[in-house]
Amino acid sequence: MRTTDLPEIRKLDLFSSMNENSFSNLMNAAYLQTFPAEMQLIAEGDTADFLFVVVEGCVELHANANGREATMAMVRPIGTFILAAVLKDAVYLMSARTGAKSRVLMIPAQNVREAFANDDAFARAIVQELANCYRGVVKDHKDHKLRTAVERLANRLLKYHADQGETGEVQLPYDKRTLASLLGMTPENLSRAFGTLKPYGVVVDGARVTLTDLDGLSGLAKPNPLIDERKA
Amino acid sequence: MRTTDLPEIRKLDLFSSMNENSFSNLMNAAYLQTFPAEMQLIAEGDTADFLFVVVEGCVELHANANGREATMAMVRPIGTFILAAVLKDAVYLMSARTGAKSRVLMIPAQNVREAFANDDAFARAIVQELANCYRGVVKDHKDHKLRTAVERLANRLLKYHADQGETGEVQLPYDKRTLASLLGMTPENLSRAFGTLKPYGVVVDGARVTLTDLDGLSGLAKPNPLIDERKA
DNA sequence: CCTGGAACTTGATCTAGATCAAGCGCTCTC
DNA sequence: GAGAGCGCTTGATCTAGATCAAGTTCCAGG
Repeated sequence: MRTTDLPEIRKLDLFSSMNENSFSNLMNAAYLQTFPAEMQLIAEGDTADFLFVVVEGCVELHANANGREATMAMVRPIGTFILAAVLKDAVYLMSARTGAKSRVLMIPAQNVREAFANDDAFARAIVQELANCYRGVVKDHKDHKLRTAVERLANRLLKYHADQGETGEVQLPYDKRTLASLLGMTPENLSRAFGTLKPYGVVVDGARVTLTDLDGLSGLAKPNPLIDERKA
Repeated sequence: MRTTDLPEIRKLDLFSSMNENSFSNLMNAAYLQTFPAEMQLIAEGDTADFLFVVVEGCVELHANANGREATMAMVRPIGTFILAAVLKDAVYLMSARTGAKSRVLMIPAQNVREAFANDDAFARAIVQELANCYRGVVKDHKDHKLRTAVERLANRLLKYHADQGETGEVQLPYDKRTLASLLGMTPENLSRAFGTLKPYGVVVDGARVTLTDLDGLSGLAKPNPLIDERKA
């Protein structure tokens, strides 16, 4: 455990309110590991042995069935994943692989459950974290059930734009293959969707996208805080 | 509050471990109401004033955007809904309406949050409930991203079959319009999907469906515990 | 009984998106 | 600097599912 990371992790909502003793117990049991890109961390169906915290890099959560694969979510620093499986002592529902070289904190599930049982503040922080995760997936699900592929892309661009400081320019955070899967379409279709958005001022140059007509794009996207707002 | 309902509610995982005092405080503040079918209980975007428990009947959770509507889930006795919004003191992400005449327990959000703050056992029970809800939505989301409409229907039939005691006969719990929306398709398409399943031994007669070739149907459906198993 | 309407089915057509198949333009290696 | 290979685009076709438009069945109310 690199001591410079500790304060960062301690500051997470999930850990900030727990008592010092529980926290240091957790951290003493934990491993901080660096993984290369495209490294499989867990597979769906495995029993939940660790809670993961992405400290640096990024991790892709994906799922497989019937020979198909879908990206379910991307986790960026500093974020946790598969908390629910750890608490229920159940199997993972999603697989995880690094999307880039990443530093990941691995906390043994047993220790997490002990801290949950002994530290009331931690138990309450977990509720808030789980409630956020739950609402996040509900929003994703609404996004897919209520919008077309082009609408999903338009809203995603607007979200990245807001995240990156409203400069009129957006840097796509993942390669287009991954972005396509995350948005629930094929790479070919993502290309075509970008084409469809051209009349709305969307100019693509590799991973850099320029938005020249935000009003027009918003008119098409019809962003909805009950789907797009991460904190709501 | 009808006293005969109290033991039933107390037995729910969510309430069974909380201390007697917190529980009676909650119940004293709560209203048990009977609503007719098709009654709108809450609308997405409203602030979360109550936690709901369906005691009898059934409640449909749905969402709207861009002029489209989708059924997100059905809640049957005894189940709760919109716990996450109540705990976060946030707005509802989904609307709710009764699917039939229903008795519903409404617990003021403020009281739920107080009990959460004061009763450690309740806080921990909430974690388990939220983790279950979270994993439920993840499974729904996987169902939609990884399966075709016919596969979703086939798996749904197998699930109802298992729930109803493996008798070779299944009673559809909702009308076909609602079932179609829940499965993410139009009513017309649900009819056609039933037609597609005829060669797999699926015989439809109104709301009663007979399954004469379970192996064949399973071969097509490829049920997956990481999507279909409710408790996993 | 008749009648109106809702729930569902069936058929015809349309469309979003997938799939298949080249092709282009990088970067990386040699 | 040539070639291999990957990421991406573009075009042609195909398919799942939506939409539109009649029917049919069945039940409720007069």
